[in-house]
Formats: sequence, structure tokens, C-alpha cells
Amino acid sequence: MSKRFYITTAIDYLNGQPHLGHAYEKIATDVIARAQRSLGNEVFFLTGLDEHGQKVQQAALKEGKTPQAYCDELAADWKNFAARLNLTIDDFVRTTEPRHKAVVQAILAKLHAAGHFYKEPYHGFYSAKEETFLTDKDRRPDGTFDPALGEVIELTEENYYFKLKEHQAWLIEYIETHPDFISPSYRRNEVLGFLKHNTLEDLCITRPAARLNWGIPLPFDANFVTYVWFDALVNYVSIPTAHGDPAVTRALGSHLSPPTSHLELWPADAHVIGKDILKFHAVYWPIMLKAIGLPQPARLIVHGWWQKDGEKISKSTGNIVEPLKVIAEWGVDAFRYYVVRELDLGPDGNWTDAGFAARYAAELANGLGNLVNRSLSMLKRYRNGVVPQRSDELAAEVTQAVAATEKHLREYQLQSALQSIWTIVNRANQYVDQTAPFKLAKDPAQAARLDEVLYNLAECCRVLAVLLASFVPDTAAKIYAQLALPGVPEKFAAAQWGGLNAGHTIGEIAALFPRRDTPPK
RNA sequence: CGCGGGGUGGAGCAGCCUGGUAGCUCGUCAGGCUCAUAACCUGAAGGCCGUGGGUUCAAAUCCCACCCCCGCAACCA
Repeated sequence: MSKRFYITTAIDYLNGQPHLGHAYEKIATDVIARAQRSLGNEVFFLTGLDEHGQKVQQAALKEGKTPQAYCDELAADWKNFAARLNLTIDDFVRTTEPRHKAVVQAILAKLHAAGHFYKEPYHGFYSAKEETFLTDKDRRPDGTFDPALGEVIELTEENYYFKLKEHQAWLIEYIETHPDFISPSYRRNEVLGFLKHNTLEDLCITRPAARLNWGIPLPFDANFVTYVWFDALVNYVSIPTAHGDPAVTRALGSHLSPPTSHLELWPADAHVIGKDILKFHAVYWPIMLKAIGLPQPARLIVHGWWQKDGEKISKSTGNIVEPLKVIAEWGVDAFRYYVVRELDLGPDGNWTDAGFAARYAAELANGLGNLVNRSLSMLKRYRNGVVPQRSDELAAEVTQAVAATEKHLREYQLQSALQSIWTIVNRANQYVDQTAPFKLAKDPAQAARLDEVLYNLAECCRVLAVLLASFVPDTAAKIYAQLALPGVPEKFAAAQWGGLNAGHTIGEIAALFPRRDTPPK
């Protein structure tokens, strides 16, 4: 068995409801995962939840539930959310699961034994609401703390620290010698700038169990639970370990019980994350991995944030996009299409309902949907739905677009891939106009020419189904069904021209993206 | 000297790294077509690329200064 293409999203803090940003990250990751499968790789796609921490503990308490019961309820919502987005996840990690905790503790034990941690008292002002000590930077001009920080108490406590700073020079060199490690490149520059102009502080990795008990206990000191970094980030290797990944089990060796299966996953091929958690993934995580003795992930894909109507998305002002509502109204494929087409992986984007409706109408309904509809309608009307003899009139152009799409997919350029795919949509619509099959049909002498045109159009539809499968899987399946082709177009290789056989009879035709006369809300 | 993002035809954006006829989508206008989801196709109008300097044979693109807008509240990806 060979190593799988292993891709992850960030895990989400479950204290809240999934929103557009979560949906975007998961969909983009899913498109990459599907594309890689389509291109012939075995893939492992992981997403999940970060469930520990004070906010969860407090929220559970407030509702009179145990933290675990509280998490279980919300986790069901998040899993359902993933299903509604039509994600092809291979596992769903929850940081409260035993399989995760075991690996966290094994890592902590190993690093502690190797001397990567030390214990030190810290005195300062603490905000329980923020789960963090405050610094002078958090003070308002009059010296007080913002009421938004909640109650602030003065506190001295001991904690364990992870020796980050001794790895700083190594990390700079690593990033400089691995130009693809962080993409887009401006994010890489940002990290390098940060590393070169600041001295890393050692990382506080614990909270006293007396103050926070909703966490994973240190295996070597029961008075502490581990905090965020050695919990949440570790999910990327804990789940591989649960599947028997040899790289991780080798690194942790005696600290783990022997695996029962053997999926080769680590190192990850891509961590897809938001720009807000870049530092954790580009600084803390690589150093943690180095200390553990594990190879680095191949790439961090750092995406931007969405705004709505040019303003920050904010629940308090009601300026939000509700993914499930949009999906209920427009369909999951329209939603998946819009977020990937509208926003390239990297920059910030802007959601507008009008923009959504416009893309739906212009690109999905009038472009793709109408093309498939008119092409297959004519095949049905003029040839009883029977595919004529193969013709290669559009083969060269389509092949070129297929190659461009593949190139973009391999480089995780999802927006560009869609643009390449749409060159076929546009070319085919133009082709209808230029060849006017509806006129050819009126002249029996043009029967052979009409056959050629109808074949080219039907074949374009088939190729489009293959190319679109990673982005809009339901739509791709519908096109295949209308062509009466078996299964779903899940292999990219099927995009090769000439797949439709003469004499094959197509199936029932229906609009893929029905025209919508009323804009949403 | 706080940090980050941005200022390109009416709107939204790409191009900037690796200088060399300014491109895309939508909208507008005019024509064509009728197979199709009143969809499709063709063409046109419209920009001194925030401002001022500099480098260069040549700058939206590189350098410097400045102006303006947005976010930095957490519900966050």
C-alpha cells in the first residue's frame, strides 16, 4: 500500500454554529480531495472539531449539561453540516475522542522525556472569558480593561512551556528552502517577516486543572491539562495514528499501543486553513513536528475571509450568510459553485446575494444548464436521442481546455480550473450558433453535417460532467444520467474526447439549474 | 512612525512577483438567431490603472513619499 494524498481542514471550535467561512474552507478542501481522487490518487480527507476549553466548559455549565453531553449534541450539528455540504470526508475527528487523547498524551510524554518542556510561574491579569492572560496592550488608555473581556482577575500560576525559540533559526531556514510550504507566497513572506523581526516566545501549553478541567491531562502531571496547541493541532497526526500510520507510530514508538491497521497518511499533503491561524500552522506546528520527530506537511494553503456586502460578517449586526438556508433555497451545487468560483484561494472575498443570483443565472442556468438542455433536446428531437457517429470537430479545443483544467487542479487553482471548464461551455454555445443545427435539421441533404454537430455537442456535455464532478458532483451525476451513462463521472481520465459511442441512446432531459425569477430574500 | 487588506472603464474583479499594444464578468447600446431554462451568438461605447516624484528606451507593473477606504469588537475560516 502506498501513501495516500492526505488533506485536512482546520478543526472548528464547536462553541458556535457553522457559518460561511467554515463552509467555504470545507468545500474548497473537498473539491481538492475529489479532484485528487479523480486524478487517480488515493485520498484521505479529514475535518473535525476542537471541543476542549473553557468556553465549552462554561457553555455546558450554563445549559446544565456535562461538557461531553454538550459537545455530543453540537457535534451532531457539525457532522450534519458536513453532510449537507456534500463533503467526501474519510474521517471526522473530535478532540474529546479517546483515540485523539491517547496520541496527545503520547506526544506530551515523549517531548517531556526529551526535555522540550519546562515549568515556570506566571503572574498577570487574566480574562476568563478570553481564556487568556492580558498584557498592557489590552489595556484601554485609562488603564482599565475593556468590559468585553469580562471579569479580569489578578493571578499567579505555574504552567508548562514548550521551548519554541531555540528552533527559530531552523524554521526560517526551512521555510526559505521550501518555497511551496506556505501558499500563497505573500503569506509565506508574512511569516518570514514575522520570524525575522521578532524573537519567538516559548509557548505556554497548559492550564491548571483546578481552573480548567475540560481538557486532556498531562500524562506526567495530573495537576494540568494541555491547552489548545498540543490538543487541537495534534489532530492532524492523531487520526492517522488511529488508522495505523507508520510514520507517526514509528515516531511515537513505545508511547503508543500497537496499531490494528496501516494507512499511510503522514505527512499531510495539504493543510487548508484560514489566514487567522497562519501563525499557529506556520510556526508552532512545524516546530512541534520537528520536536516529535515527524516530517513537515507539504503545504499550507491559506485562504482569505469572506465579507458580506462589503462589510465584515457579524452575527451581532445580523450581517451573515447562512449556508444551510442558501443550500435549501438554491441547492448545494449552486452554493459550492459560487464560493469556489467567486473567491480564489488566498484573497478575501465578498458575498452578495445579488452576485450569487447573477452567477447562478448567467453561469449555471444560462451557461451550463442551457447548453446541456439545448444540446440534448436537439439530439432527442432530431435523432431520437441516439448518439451519431463520432466527430472530432471540437476535440482539439476541448482537449486543450481539459489539459488546462487538469493543470489547475493539480496546482490547487480551483477558480482557474472553473474558468477553464467554462471555456468549453462558451465554445459549445458559440458552436451551436455557428453551425445552426436547427437549420440543418430542416434540410435532409445536411443530415451528415447535423450528425457531426450533434455528436460534438453531446460529447461536450459528457466531458463537462467529468470536469465538473469535483466541484458540483450532483450536477455532474445528473448530466451523466441525462446521457444515460452508467455511474458517476468520477475519473478525470474519462474527460478524454470520444467517450460517447455511436448508437447509444440518451435518457430523460431536465433543467439542471431551473431559472429563478425571484431573487433570494 | 501600530498591523493587515485595498484604491484599474457604471458595478465587481484579474493583471503587479518575472516592466513592453489594459483584460474578464456583469451592466448599457446596436445587430443576429430561434434548438434551448424570454436562454444563445456577434459587435460597439466606456478607463490619463488613487496622487506626486524617481529608475528606465519603456511603468498599472519596480523604487520613494503622500492621500483615501476597509478591518483589527469577536460569532470567527
